Amino acid sequence: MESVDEPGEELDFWSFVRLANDKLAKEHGFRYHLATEVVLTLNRVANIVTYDLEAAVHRPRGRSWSAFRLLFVTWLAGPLEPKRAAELTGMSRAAVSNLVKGLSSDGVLDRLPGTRDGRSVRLSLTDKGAAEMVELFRVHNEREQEWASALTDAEQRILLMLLDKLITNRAQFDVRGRN
Amino acid sequence: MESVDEPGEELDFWSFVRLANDKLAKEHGFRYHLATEVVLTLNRVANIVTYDLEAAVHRPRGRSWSAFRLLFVTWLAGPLEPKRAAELTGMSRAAVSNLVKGLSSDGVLDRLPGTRDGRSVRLSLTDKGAAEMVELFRVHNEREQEWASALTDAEQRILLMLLDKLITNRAQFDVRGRN
DNA sequence: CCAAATTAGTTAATAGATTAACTATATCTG
DNA sequence: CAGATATAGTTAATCTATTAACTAATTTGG
Repeated sequence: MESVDEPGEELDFWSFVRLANDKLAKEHGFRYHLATEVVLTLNRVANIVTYDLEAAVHRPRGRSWSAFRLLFVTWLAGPLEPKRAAELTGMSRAAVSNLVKGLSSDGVLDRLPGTRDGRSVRLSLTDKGAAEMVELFRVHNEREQEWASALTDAEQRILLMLLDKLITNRAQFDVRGRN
Repeated sequence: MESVDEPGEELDFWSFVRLANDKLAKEHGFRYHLATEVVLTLNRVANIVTYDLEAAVHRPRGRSWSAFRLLFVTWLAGPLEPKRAAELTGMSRAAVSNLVKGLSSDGVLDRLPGTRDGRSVRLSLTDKGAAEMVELFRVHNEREQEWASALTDAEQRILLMLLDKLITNRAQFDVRGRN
């Protein structure tokens, strides 16, 4: 048993979640402790996996997680406009603009004026960039597989279905997204 | 059908994931596309939910997402040391140290020398901080529930189980975490 | 029992991302 | 078609978080 004065002494994140649920329900009378647990856990898992991929795969090869995401969408969905790249990666247009500076001076990304609109820009990978992505993604994908292989294929599909369902519902209320 | 030259024209994130899987498998011969989809989706969902909670609940009340997380663990697991707060929230010790400055000057957090060790510090909420958390968490919890209610209780439990399983596996390989 | 190594916490330097403001182009409408 | 409005992209200011370096206290082991 934990002492009452020192509830934190043996906690890791997972036992904290249990403690939190307990206190929220019993001491504070909050009702939606399952929702709290879902949000806490979702965040935690996503952060751990992302941090690991960035630290194990991308930083050692000189790329940030954000740079990887931008290269990834440009690789597979490019050529594309910065605005769309921002939507697909979930970052701001300003972040894309700043990343493009570095990546094009590294010679992995091309930034050309768009054809159908005097304001627009088209981002695409250079040959060097495409070659880098093939190699980078090979390592990234191996690491993703190490993570995902904790679950069976069927479980991964269920997880995807549940995450899809969670996010699809957001049309129903006024979700705050980025500009 | 999409044109080959302009694959990005009608894409949102979800159709991008399908396109990405297709190209990764067919054009590049990558094997673990289900793993890729799991990682992409996990990240995306977590980011959307977090961004919404921060924008709808915390920023309007003058708190960042990080500040909320620190107050939350201090509220439920406190008093506790900064090092443990960093572990429970998943942020660096330096981030905790910086947040503590602001929150204690706002009068919601107390920072007292620890008893059993000359280096240690104990963080706890002030009465004002505890009152703020009760109100803040009430709103936060309502919003969490709006999100989570896209799933039935049973589905939420399955999601938690799968996320737990995913993360529990990490002992099996050399996962990179924060200091 | 003291020197070396470790640990808690803070500070410094830097990097990265956000919002807001700004420029230039495009579209809408009266 | 002219003025107002909206949109794409960049830039500026700010904020936040990170890693690394540092201080101080504690523990370890020869």
